[in-house]
Amino acid sequence: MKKNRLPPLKSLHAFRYAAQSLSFKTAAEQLNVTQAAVSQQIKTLEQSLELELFERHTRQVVLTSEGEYLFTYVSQAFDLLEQGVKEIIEDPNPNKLVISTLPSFASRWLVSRLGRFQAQEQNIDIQLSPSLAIASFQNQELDLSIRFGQGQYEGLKSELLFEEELIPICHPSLIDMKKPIPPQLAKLPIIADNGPDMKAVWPLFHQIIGTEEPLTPSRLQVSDSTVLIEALLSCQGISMMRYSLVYELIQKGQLISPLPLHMKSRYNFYLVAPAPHFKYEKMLKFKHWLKGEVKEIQASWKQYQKETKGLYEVDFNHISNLED
Amino acid sequence: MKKNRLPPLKSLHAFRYAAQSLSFKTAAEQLNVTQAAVSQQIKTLEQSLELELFERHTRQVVLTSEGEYLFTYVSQAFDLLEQGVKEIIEDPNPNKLVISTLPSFASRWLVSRLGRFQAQEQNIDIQLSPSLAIASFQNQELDLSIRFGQGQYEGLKSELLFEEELIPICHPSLIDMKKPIPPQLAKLPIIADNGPDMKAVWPLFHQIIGTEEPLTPSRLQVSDSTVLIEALLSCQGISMMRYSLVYELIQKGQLISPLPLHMKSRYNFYLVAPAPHFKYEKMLKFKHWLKGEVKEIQASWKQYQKETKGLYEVDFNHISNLED
DNA sequence: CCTACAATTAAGAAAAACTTAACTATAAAT
DNA sequence: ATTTATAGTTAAGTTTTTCTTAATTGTAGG
Repeated sequence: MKKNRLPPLKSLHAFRYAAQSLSFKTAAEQLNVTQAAVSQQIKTLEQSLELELFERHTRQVVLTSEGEYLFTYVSQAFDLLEQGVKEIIEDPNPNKLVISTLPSFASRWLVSRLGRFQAQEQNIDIQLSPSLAIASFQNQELDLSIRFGQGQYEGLKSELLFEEELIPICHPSLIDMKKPIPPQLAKLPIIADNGPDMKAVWPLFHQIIGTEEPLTPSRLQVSDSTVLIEALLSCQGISMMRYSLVYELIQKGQLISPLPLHMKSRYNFYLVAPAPHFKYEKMLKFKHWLKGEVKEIQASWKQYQKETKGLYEVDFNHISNLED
Repeated sequence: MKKNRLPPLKSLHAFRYAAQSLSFKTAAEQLNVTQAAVSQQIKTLEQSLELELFERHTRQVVLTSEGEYLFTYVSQAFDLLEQGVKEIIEDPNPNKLVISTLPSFASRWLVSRLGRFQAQEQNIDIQLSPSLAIASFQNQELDLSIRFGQGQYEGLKSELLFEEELIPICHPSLIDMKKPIPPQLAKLPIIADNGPDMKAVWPLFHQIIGTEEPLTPSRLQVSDSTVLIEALLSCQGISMMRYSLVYELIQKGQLISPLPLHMKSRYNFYLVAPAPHFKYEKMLKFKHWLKGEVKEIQASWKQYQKETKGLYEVDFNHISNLED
């Protein structure tokens, strides 16, 4: 055997079980091979190492001192391999689902629905970690991230949850529906959402309502849609909003969309996790449930399209060229 | 892949190098196989685990998070295997040689020569453990046993060092060379060596010097040749001795062999150790040196044969039948 | 002495591992 | 912009390893 080379790995693996049980027969059973195979693998190993690992007796084998010594290493090594493989293919916490997502999505949509999931799945606990930052899977606790983005995350798998639409939103008391809308909107402060999906929106918005784009940013800027919604509800101004966050408030009459326009957002909600996580039972259940819940948003959007006269889509495409 | 089963070990080993170098090409070089082999082994592994361990780019590969995680385990595991194998086939103490041998051989022959070995090999320390008992290699410290025996030791390898001859020995002052020798010897007490090689000697010896074998053992018996030699030097009687132990004393005139006879001993000196030890560099050096030193005994014996008129060999063969 | 048990061996079959040659994608050089 | 270089992929065939089967061996236990 060459120096710094390992002997045949299959032989070492056979040795593991033979040394553990001190029986080639038992080892063969554990390995699902014949006794002869184990006998030959041990022989191969001994020849490879040029030393004897077992003393042979008629009906049993006894480890030599070298055999005993080697077994301590071999045992640990194969345990490590099994552990490593186990950790990447099995769910370490089958009864706990750790989810990271945007605070806005958590508070305005997800939290109020989780009760239904938990009623359905009694043995799965949910841990919700709202975070603006992109959470890392490296700490090994996080199972799933529901992210608002473009669906490409290095080393992770992502599945589209639903597509987002942007519509103008303000408080109903700020608008007199009997008068022309654009002039009224032109007088309202714009509350700018700092989200990545909004960056391209404001120049277009000014163009649409006939105002001159201000040289300075909006006086009120928020980095979280939750805050933005509270600002709108308290009549602070107008903004472009993701439909998923406001459709219920529109249905309740708490907010309105003063203009019949919408934009398809280039950012959408995705389920994001290491690929193996998608195979966990809890993930399969949650995903299935969540897709069902999301149907409500999609149905509501379809209804909104139907009921909104003169609704038209504003295209982003030429705007994106200006950005680059 | 079945639960609690390891993926193909060869694939894991290929993964080890690919993950380490982030190059299938480099891994292939390290494994002495083709790049295609590595590519296929990684693919096999990924299929086995049902997940991706590498993202493929045109001219390189990048580990996925699963791949990175698995690598920590795989790396440790194979390091352990290599370490275990290394420890049982490599010399743990390359600069120290631990030798067990008979006290007589140690004190009368070996000790006085070790200075020459140590002058020649500055970086090898010798630890000499004289012992009548057969030393065990199980404590992992003992490198070599120079044993007096028949060369068969279970689980150990033995190499003949030299063949031993037995001759009658006494102090020169006890014999008048001008008178017939056997009657003088018949009057001397026999100092019996309890060594295994001597057991068959005494009946034959009595026969040769014309005395009746005593019904009781010799009044003086020793279990160590060193003591026996001291007894002979102090004129206590006569004995059969191994030539290797006395040839220098004969040359100095301190002892004589009163009868021109010799017997080939059935016991000889062997180098005995686990087979892997014989490959250690220090062992190779020591063995080579020792064989050179032993040539002196062999040369002296040849000289003794030449100079001893009427020297004849006494055959053991019919005696061995009586013993069984 | 016979039976039961487990390890060994030889020969052949099956599976795994590897090689070769062609292909693919794209980075780098011209 | 085109060509060359590089490294990973794939399919098919070859080689090696691993395994099975059947016979053998040694000996413990009845």
